[in-house]
Amino acid sequence: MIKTNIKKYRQMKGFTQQELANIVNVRRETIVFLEKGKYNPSLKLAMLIAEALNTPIEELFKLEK
Amino acid sequence: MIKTNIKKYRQMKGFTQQELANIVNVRRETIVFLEKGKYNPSLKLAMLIAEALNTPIEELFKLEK
DNA sequence: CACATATGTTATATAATTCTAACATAAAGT
DNA sequence: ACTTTATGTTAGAATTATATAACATATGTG
Repeated sequence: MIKTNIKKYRQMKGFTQQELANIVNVRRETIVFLEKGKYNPSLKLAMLIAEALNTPIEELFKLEK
Repeated sequence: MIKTNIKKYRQMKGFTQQELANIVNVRRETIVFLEKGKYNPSLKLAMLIAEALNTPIEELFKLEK
């Protein structure tokens, strides 16, 4: 399982889900599902989001055993 | 596209592809394909590999525009 | 040479992510 | 009350990662 705090950092940047989705070229629903932890993103998408939110990947996503 | 140097760090740790595959619970072929850049791993797998190789994700994988 | 080990390749199947579209809800403003 | 905006949800299709198995090659070692 992967725990994320995309939502927190997205809101700190003042982005809506749609805006973030546009920046990283995915659908808004994808952002919703990610924020809800409903699936693990591809590394590429995770990196794009981390870049968009100016946040290190390790801070955005945490691996739970 | 994602550029990786899993192979370099795997060899520095003295792991075979099979050993690394066992540690992160994937097939050896998956490691082969990752090392060859044939697909982008899931974030979870990327994190497991980074942990197994004691290497930060950002050092193991680089996003090319 | 024969054998073992590590690596690479290919084809097909399964599982998960992501897309797409549609609808629902809640909050905020007019 | 109406409209807009942001967020959440659901279902099915499309795409991609990963599994599985089989075979190929290279290298080293007896």
